[in-house]
Order: sequence, then C-alpha cells, then structure tokens
Amino acid sequence: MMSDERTRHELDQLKSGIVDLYTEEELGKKLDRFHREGKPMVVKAGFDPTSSDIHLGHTVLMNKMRQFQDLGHRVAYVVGDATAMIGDPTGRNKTRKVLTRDEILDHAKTYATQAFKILDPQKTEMVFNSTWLFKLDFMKLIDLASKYNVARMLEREDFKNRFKSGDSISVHEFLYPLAQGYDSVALKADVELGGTDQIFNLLVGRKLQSDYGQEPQVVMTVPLLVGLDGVQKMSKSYGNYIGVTEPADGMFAKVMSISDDLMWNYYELLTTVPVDEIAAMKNGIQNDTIHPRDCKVNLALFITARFHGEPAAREAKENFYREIPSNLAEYPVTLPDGGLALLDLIVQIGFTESKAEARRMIQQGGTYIDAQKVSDVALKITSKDSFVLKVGKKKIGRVNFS
RNA sequence: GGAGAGGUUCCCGAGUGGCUAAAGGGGGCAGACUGUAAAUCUGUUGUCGGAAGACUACGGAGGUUCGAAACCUCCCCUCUCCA
Repeated sequence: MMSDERTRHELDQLKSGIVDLYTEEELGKKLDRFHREGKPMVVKAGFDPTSSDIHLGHTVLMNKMRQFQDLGHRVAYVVGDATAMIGDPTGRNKTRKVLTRDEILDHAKTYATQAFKILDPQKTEMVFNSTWLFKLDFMKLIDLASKYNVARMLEREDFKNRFKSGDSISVHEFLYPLAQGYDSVALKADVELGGTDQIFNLLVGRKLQSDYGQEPQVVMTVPLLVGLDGVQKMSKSYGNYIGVTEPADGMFAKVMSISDDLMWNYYELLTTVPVDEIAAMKNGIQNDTIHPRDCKVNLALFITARFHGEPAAREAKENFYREIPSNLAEYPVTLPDGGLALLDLIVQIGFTESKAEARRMIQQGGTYIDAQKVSDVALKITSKDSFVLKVGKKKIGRVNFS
C-alpha cells in the first residue's frame, strides 16, 4: 500500500539523530492516520523562559521540530512560565531570582524570534502552560499527584542521586514532572520532543495521558550538545554556549576553540554534512593528508553561515586570522584632566570586574596596548590618542578618548 | 516531637583560640607550548592600594577573650536514624 511506504520513509527520516523513541510502532500508526485523515499531529516541546537566549544546543531539538513541520505537522511550542516557578533547585545557596511576569513574557518574545530562525511560524503555536496549570485547583492537583508514586519519582536520575547522597529534595520538585506531563494532557500532544535529560519527564507525560484517557504521546529525545568546554552540556548557566544571535566573529572564534574530538560531535549534530564525508575527513587526518584545523575552519564556516549567511561567515574567518579584527568593539572614554590610570580604564570598560583582577592581568603579561605588552601596573594614560587595548586572550577593543 | 551529624572563600573540602585571606582538589583566568585547538607545564585566583599596608569575609544575631572560622547562648537551614 502506498501509505505504508510513505510512512516508512518518513519514519526513517524522523528517526535519524534520535536517541530514544517510545515507540516506533505508535509513531508509525500516527503517521498512517495522518496520511489517511489529514489531521496534523501535535508535536510538543517545552522551553524554559528563565533565559532569553537560544544557543546551538537548542537548535538540535529545533531542527527535529522543523522536520515534523515540513511533513505537515504542527508544533506546540510550550513556554514553561508556570513550571519555571518550580525551577531547578540544585544551586540552593544561590537565591534564584524570581522572574516577574513581564520578564517572562519578554524572554518568551525574544526567544520566539530566535526560534523562528529555524521553525516555521505558520505551523507553530506558542502556548503558555500557565494557561491551564494556574487553573488547577487543589482537588485537581491532588488528583494529579495521586497518579504517580514516590518510588517511581525517585527513579529519576537526579532525584535518585540527590536522595542517595543525602541532598535535600523539596516536595514541590516532584510537581515538575507532573506539571510537564499535564501539559501534554492539556494539549493532547501526539509527540513530545526533548533532550535526553528530559526522558523521565517526557515519559511521565505518556503515563498521565493514558490515565486521563488519552492516547499516549510518542516520546523522542535528541542528544544533548556538549558545550565548548567539552565536558558539560551546552547551557547558558555553564557559560559554555554559542548563542544563535551572537555576532559572526564571536561565533566563528568559539567554534574554533573547541577540541578536535568535540568537532566530530558538532559535525554530526549541527551540520548536514553526510556521514561518509565526515568519515573521509577523519581518515584524511589519520594519514596526515588533511590538517584538523582546516576541518574545524569548515565547521566554523558552516555554523556561522547558517545564522549569518555565507559572506558574513567568510568575513568572520578572515577576522579570525587577522591580528586585530577589522570590526573592533569601540569604547568611548572621557579622559579626565589628571589622566586616567590604565587599571581604572580596564575596569571602566568592563574588561575585568575589579582593579585587583586588572592588576593581575598586567602582572601576568596578558595586557597589550597597540600590540605592545604593558609591564607597568601603575601606567597612567594622559594622551588622547586612541589605541587598541587587549586584556587576556578574549577582551580586545579600541579605546577612543574625548 | 526525640537523638545525632553538619552549614568554611566560585564548587568540593581541611582547619590546634593568635603563625589563616584560610591546606588540598576542582573550576576559572594568565603565561609557555601549539594549529589564536586539545592535552601538558608554570603562575594566579576577596576588595582597595605603585608598594608598605588597610579593609571585608567562614549560616544569622549576640556573648566570652588582649585576640575567635574555631569557645558559649539563642535563632535559621540541611542531612541521618527513631516516633
């Protein structure tokens, strides 16, 4: 039958790059039904509005969502404004900033504009889970909570670990998976996508849906992108991320800073370069016909071009190899009558947090004025001539005096 | 409610009343090396100060003492066992 063939083809496409899939049969059935009845599936994915930046890690997931859209399905893009209030309590000593309503809306908005670099806005519905979660009264909440038990909750990796090592787990944290699962009930989701770290929550959704008499959603996870440090997952809070709105130069440079090993991971998850080409590159490096650096340059070009276009990517590459980039950040500074201590200047333009840190930078030989190493900690600037200031390997800019 | 163990700098973790801005590790940063990579090595890692030095820090508030992260009191928080 025709529909079978089509289903199989689509299934293969959707399965590529997926880590977990529960279950393939169900997904096949849903696809079949779509082909028969024409009713698009609701593909759900949730996003935490605690920060407003989308980074490359998110794009792995979004590419998959886009794939569903291209096959005619609809994406329910859930802004977790209600669940954000539960938050992630691992950093207990840090008082987590409670976001105001406005901040969340703000984040959601900038988030969306970034997301639509990848997603099809026509086929995306942005929904806030407070819409239904805030309507749950106490009785309904109890009912929801009764659908799951503690032993199973403790199966979740991070709960299990914290329980074992004797760390605190607040009761309300148990509500997080339930709330997220309830989102699926409220949306009657057909499919939910998430990173592999979400697997537990996604499966709770399946369970809850059948408890509420719905057909359980298909659950699919995509691999987590490792951050620039090569160890932890890419995340804003670890500061090891590349944001999709970052300037081309920075994006290029950041990709270049990853390790050679990590490069292959990025090739697989972030580019459309076919596997056999990737294998060929690895081979070339093995027998010394290709320099790994060149492979990384191509990777950086690919990623940068995706968000900034080809020409900008090429320019970023040139800048990367130039001693001093052509489009330096400019720092206008007012020069006081008595002159300005270099230390103060460094702090003033935000290159270091404190003067002590700036002093260290100079003492350790990481500070340059117009490519001239600065050795005098007490250096005072008296002339209004502008110069290029470099502090450490990353902070560089032109200082203009007035 | 009862018994016990704890809360130390970004994180983990040591700390005898003065020699402790506080060992050690991790992480970060800088330098060397290199491919403006990784790995490795070295240094550095509270603030102000050119420096000498000063100031602020060991859950919170008081107290003892010439002197407290360390001793006492109360409070807050976490964990374990019992109920």
